[in-house]
Amino acid sequence: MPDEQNWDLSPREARALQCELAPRVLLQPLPRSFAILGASDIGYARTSNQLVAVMVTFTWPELQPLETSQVISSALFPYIPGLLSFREAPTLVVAFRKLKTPPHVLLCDGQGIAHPRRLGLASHLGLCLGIPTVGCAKKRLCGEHGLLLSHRGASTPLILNGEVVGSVFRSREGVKPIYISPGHLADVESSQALVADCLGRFRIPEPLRRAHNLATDLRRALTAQHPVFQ
DNA sequence: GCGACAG
DNA sequence: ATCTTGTCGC
Repeated sequence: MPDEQNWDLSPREARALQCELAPRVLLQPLPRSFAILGASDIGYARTSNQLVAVMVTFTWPELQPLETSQVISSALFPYIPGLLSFREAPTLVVAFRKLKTPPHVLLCDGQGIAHPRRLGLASHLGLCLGIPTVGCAKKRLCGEHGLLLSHRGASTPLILNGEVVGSVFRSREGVKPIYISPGHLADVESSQALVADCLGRFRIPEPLRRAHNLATDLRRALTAQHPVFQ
């Protein structure tokens, strides 16, 4: 699989690469049983243009914390809708390799195949790492869906070009839904089931929430070193 | 040309 | 994502 690839691409080249890699994504049920779940997130320190990658692992299905890794890097690629992985994935891959015990499944903050070229961050990362990944985003990137009931656990298919690419999922009563889609070595049904089994008392599944909090803590520490003078 | 647009 | 104050509902 495409492991150490060249991340120094123009937006045009990045889109072309996505079209080449997307067919390599495998859609299949997640492992019926596995021991370690991972979750990842990125923080951004604007004043120093630095990315903070956080990777957290937990026992599965108990979700007891196991290990965390953090990596700081300079942001080399801008945020462009549809090209998020070219900004975040390089640093996340390094954070993954710093883990003593890699997870068997990884939850990612962003889309999987619910992407214009079917290669969102979770899918791209899954190919790079060679493990099952699931995308869990707070906003929709593309695709359409019908009415979503307001009770916790309600879901409706996310459809792109006539295909079901994910599910719009109500993780808490009366709050905005989250957008779940398979990354790599996963499918829509098992991806939603995994996220459903990670829910605590908040909208964001617990493992991702933990990764996000750690990333925010580290980002604030960096910002304190790079104050904005006026 | 106009609107949409993960983090 | 980050920045940023008060404010509104479960």
